[in-house]
Amino acid sequence: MVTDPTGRGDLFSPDCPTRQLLDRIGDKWTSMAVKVLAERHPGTVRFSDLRRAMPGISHKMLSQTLQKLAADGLVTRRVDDTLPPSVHYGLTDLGRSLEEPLAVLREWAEAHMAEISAHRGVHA
Amino acid sequence: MVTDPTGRGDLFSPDCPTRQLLDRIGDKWTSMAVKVLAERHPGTVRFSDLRRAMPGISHKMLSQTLQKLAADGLVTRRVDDTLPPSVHYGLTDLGRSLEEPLAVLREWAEAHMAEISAHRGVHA
DNA sequence: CTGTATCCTCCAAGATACTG
DNA sequence: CAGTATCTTGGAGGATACAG
Repeated sequence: MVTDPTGRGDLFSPDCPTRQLLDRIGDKWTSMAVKVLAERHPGTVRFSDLRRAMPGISHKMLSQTLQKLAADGLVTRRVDDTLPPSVHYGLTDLGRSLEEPLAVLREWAEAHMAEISAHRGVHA
Repeated sequence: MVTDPTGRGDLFSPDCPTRQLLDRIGDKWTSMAVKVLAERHPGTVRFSDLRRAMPGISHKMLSQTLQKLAADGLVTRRVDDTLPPSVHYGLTDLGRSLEEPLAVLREWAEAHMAEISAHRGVHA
């Protein structure tokens, strides 16, 4: 557990890097991309594969999402310099290590979805 | 692991309820509120306490966040009908069960923050 | 003190078109 | 096929004022 030297949990400062990181990995598309990549063999997934696997994502969003993931060292990017070019993505070790925490959250959501729906219904 | 009967992971449908739920709990303020409430005794936290504990959140956002959490059955809300009125919040059992998965994610972020910062720096 | 309603701003994200 | 650039917009979220 990290607590900063001032005595305040630094997670609660708006400009805390860890909080920003959390915002990013909590992102819908980010977590989804990590899951898709985790389910396939590293370096075998093409841009268009990802698009197909992520219904509703736009061309642009996927591009941006992958860029951020690559910039953070979570995914690898390999360009085959063919014509037309194809690009393959895969998780790094770091990226793979993120899949577990995300899975825990997904499982919680799946496990409690019904209960929550029911509760919403009651208080409609 | 839930996979729907059609053979498609239903998490990937844009209108999948579980995906919507994930979007909500991945929300910055939601996860922060759960953490704050988890760290205190149930039913002892006032609106203004939460505001102070969550730097940067606006009046409106806190109100909305708590409403959603209450609607989903994750937090309780008790109104002391005094003057001026005071309202106390606490996690339900369901809410408490969410803290663990969120903690796992926070810990991942804290553990790997340095590594990711370093990677970003390299590719500045 | 807690909460709601109104207005307003601004940016995330879609659509589209273009390049290598 | 993969990616970038431009333009546009819906809606999330802040500020403010007011009510109970």
